Amino acid sequence: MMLMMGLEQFTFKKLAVEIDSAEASIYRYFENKHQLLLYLVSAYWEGLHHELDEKLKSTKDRMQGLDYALQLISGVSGRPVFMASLHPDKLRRIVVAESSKAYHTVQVDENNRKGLFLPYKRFCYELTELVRSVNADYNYPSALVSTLIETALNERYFSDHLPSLTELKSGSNVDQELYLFLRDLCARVLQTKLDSRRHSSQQILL
Amino acid sequence: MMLMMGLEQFTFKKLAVEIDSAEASIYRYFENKHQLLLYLVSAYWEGLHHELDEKLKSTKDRMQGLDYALQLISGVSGRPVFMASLHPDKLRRIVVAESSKAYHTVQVDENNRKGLFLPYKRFCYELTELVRSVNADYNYPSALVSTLIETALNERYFSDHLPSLTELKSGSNVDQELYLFLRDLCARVLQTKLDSRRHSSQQILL
DNA sequence: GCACGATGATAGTAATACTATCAAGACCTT
DNA sequence: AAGGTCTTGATAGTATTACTATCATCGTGC
Repeated sequence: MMLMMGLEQFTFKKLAVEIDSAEASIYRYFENKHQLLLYLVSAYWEGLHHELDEKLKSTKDRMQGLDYALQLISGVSGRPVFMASLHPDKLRRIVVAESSKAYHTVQVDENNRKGLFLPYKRFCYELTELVRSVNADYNYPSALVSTLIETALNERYFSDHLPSLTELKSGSNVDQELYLFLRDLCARVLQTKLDSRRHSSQQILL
Repeated sequence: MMLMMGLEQFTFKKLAVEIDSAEASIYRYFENKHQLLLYLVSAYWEGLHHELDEKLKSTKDRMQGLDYALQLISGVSGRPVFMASLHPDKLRRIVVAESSKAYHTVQVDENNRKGLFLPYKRFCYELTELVRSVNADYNYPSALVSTLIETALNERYFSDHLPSLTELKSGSNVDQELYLFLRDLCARVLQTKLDSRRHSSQQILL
């Protein structure tokens, strides 16, 4: 429902009608709509974090780890993502469309103090460590990571709604294109080839 | 008022009380709160666009033009920005905190068709042309530009509210640090030194 | 002195975001 | 099997929000 009608139009009342319950009952589970959004967004980042940890257990190569992280945030990682019994694909689309509203509020600082952004921050921190492993001399690992993550969401949204702002063409393989863009960006910034599969010419990066 | 209480808490009713008018009177000027936001955000991008055009008239060097554009979006450009008699500094803070809500709605496509995002898109397009001038071989000029612009807003917001996500330290010269980060990012991606003033060591980029 | 266009004031509505209260059922103990 | 408690649901109500409709006023040009 949230995906279809957007966060603004989505209400607990409508949800209650849909699931044949009462508005007040929903409030027992979630303080308000914003807390529900926070829960969904956190579930998403926890899910990605879990997937990344699994990968890092089986791979010691930090470069490959970072590459996999970019696949995760691009939505092209092979195996289905574990995330609290929620549909990964729909959850990702909600995050793409609404997650910025999770922290663009007057209560950011209060919510941050309460630890409500910890899953997101922990995932960022793990990526930052990977960036540091790949290039210890780069001065802005944290800023690069938050940029990559936010860019993954933004560019994906732009490709669907403001296509003139990006080269990524909305279609069946946007996510793949997004991944290639992020990998290219990351590789240029960190001045490394990000994965073993070498690309012979620039055309592949198109 | 919008800056102080945030877009959600800000209402036309409160504004009417503040300026000693009536709620319905405000509706004569702006269809609704969202249209007001759209107006403010557009005024901001129009203002930056105007400043950039002024600069490009006096400078033929596209590299310096791009550098100036980065100064503009970082908020470190010397002269005060012309923007429809609005206080540039407050306007920028509103844009940093709220602009993502301007297009993260169910009505994006409709608003986009109506041309409500044109000022933003035109500014992006002008930057994209600068990027192309500086490096014609780079495959993602549009995506890079939207990334730089959104990153300028995001990282600025993070430095104030989620500081662990960025190296930029909230303080008197955040904007300067932001500018250095964006210039470094842009230079690495486009594989060029962005301005004439060469920096002798990496410390300066910190 | 009058017409009119722009603005303001008053009042009202539907929907939203809650809150309070009470009732029903599950289950746990003795 | 009776009693108590804990969880969940249903009902009803409130303050606020986001508008809309209608009427009054005021300055301006002619």
